[in-house]
Amino acid sequence: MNTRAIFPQIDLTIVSDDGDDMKFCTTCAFSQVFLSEGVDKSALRDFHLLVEHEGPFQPGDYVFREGRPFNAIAAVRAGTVKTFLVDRHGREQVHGFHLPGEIIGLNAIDGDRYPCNAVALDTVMLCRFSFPKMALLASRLPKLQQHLFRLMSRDIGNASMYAGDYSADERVAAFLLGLSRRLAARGFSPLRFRLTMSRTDIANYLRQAPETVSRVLRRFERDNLLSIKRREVEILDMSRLEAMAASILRN
Amino acid sequence: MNTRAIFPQIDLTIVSDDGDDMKFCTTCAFSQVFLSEGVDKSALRDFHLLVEHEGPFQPGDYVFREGRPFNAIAAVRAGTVKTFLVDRHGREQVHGFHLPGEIIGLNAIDGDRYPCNAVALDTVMLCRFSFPKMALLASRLPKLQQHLFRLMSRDIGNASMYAGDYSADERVAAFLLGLSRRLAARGFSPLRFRLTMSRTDIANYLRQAPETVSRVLRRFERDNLLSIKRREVEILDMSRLEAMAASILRN
DNA sequence: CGAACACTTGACAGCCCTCAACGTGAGTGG
DNA sequence: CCACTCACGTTGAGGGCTGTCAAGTGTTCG
Repeated sequence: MNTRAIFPQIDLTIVSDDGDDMKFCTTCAFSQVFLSEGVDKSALRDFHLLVEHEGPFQPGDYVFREGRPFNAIAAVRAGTVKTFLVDRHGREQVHGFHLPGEIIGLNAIDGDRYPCNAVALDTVMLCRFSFPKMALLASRLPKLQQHLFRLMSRDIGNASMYAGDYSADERVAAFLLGLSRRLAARGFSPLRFRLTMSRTDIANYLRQAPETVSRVLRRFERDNLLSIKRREVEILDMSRLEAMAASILRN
Repeated sequence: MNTRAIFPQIDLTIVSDDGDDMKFCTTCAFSQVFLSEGVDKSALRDFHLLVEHEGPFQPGDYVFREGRPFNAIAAVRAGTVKTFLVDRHGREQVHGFHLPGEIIGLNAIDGDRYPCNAVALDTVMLCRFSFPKMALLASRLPKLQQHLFRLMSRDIGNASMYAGDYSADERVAAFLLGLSRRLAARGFSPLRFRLTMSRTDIANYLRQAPETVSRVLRRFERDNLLSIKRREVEILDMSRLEAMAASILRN
């Protein structure tokens, strides 16, 4: 039923129809750079030359591994990518879940190596961008450079989002609401969606025990905030959820 | 005695001595860009045109405020800057402490407004860089562009450093060791230094109660890890401190 | 010298983690 | 079709880390 949420927007939209095959994934994180005025067609051609479609990755497949040399960032085209570290006690520290249209690998530029692992949670399609080539093109295209700066700036903010000492309830509420909003921004229902990650993944992301996540979700359900069966979520009371998440999401 | 740590490197080093006054602060975060080969002198002149020295700020002075329009990033030239948010309960959420040579404001590029406050903890001197001008120059100077990418990439990593569910001991150890290393990188003693922030600031940074920070520090002292009188720190057993902080600093 | 502030120390409680057991759904092979 | 397996999720009991509250000490500065 809701498996459509797992395979979003593989469709391509024709941006330029003058005979060549310049296309963008509908959610491409860079499309807006080229849709604006003042960007010539040759730049768009150069951009497509540095894109490398990759996938499908199956659940559990590594997109990149901690310590491997960095050479490319990637845009998620379909599916969900989990980035994480494993501490010496063998426990996962999940950095984030990355949906279609989002960029992974920006934290690897400094250090020239990937500082974390990235695995597919479901069937994942990617667009890889050689970063040296991307930077070169950005020198010629101020809009692209600005866009990269913005993407990285946004990641700084996202990375510290859950840094505060929030309660378990606030964390879970913010996680669900954040997911809801990101899905909505990509054209999916903000009220009904399927979690692509396990309770344990969520717990490792929110720095909690899996049991705590489970308990909070069940309590949310008892309080008629939402309905959740296995990984199918339906949000029933958006405004109360927003109130709980307000401290973390800041609006 | 150790007040020298509060007024580091206001000295200027002459980079170009051909008659003009092109100078760098010794710890300038951008000096290395221009010290490398292949960068012409006109670029250096352009760079100096977009620098605006600012300060001194007195303790408690705001460098910028949450919500204000973003137009410039800044390099700390002297002193310590604290960046933070205030939640609706009125409690501070400290994002970081920024020492000489470090850049603040990179998280404001996306959104065009400063997402947090920045105040001086002691006497602070800054170099402000108009970001639009900086980006323009970066288009001409690949080295500068790459440097900005690296600085922002590093901030992504730093922002998630304390995100894990670490113990109070690990957090305090990592905080002290991180400070020690950053001071050492700027030519100060890694073994003896003065904290420029209060226990409460440290606590709000590490997401703990001030009482917890105080207790941990006293226990560290009893265990002969360090000696601390008010804000004067002396590290006595670096290797044990490193062992405690290893999970967070990842070496 | 007194007030304000920062820091310390102690007692207590609460949130959440740990440990353990059980339930549930999906896939497999007989 | 059903029993089995296995991973995942749920639920309960108990304890520990650390936050909260409170009081005391020390330092700075007017």
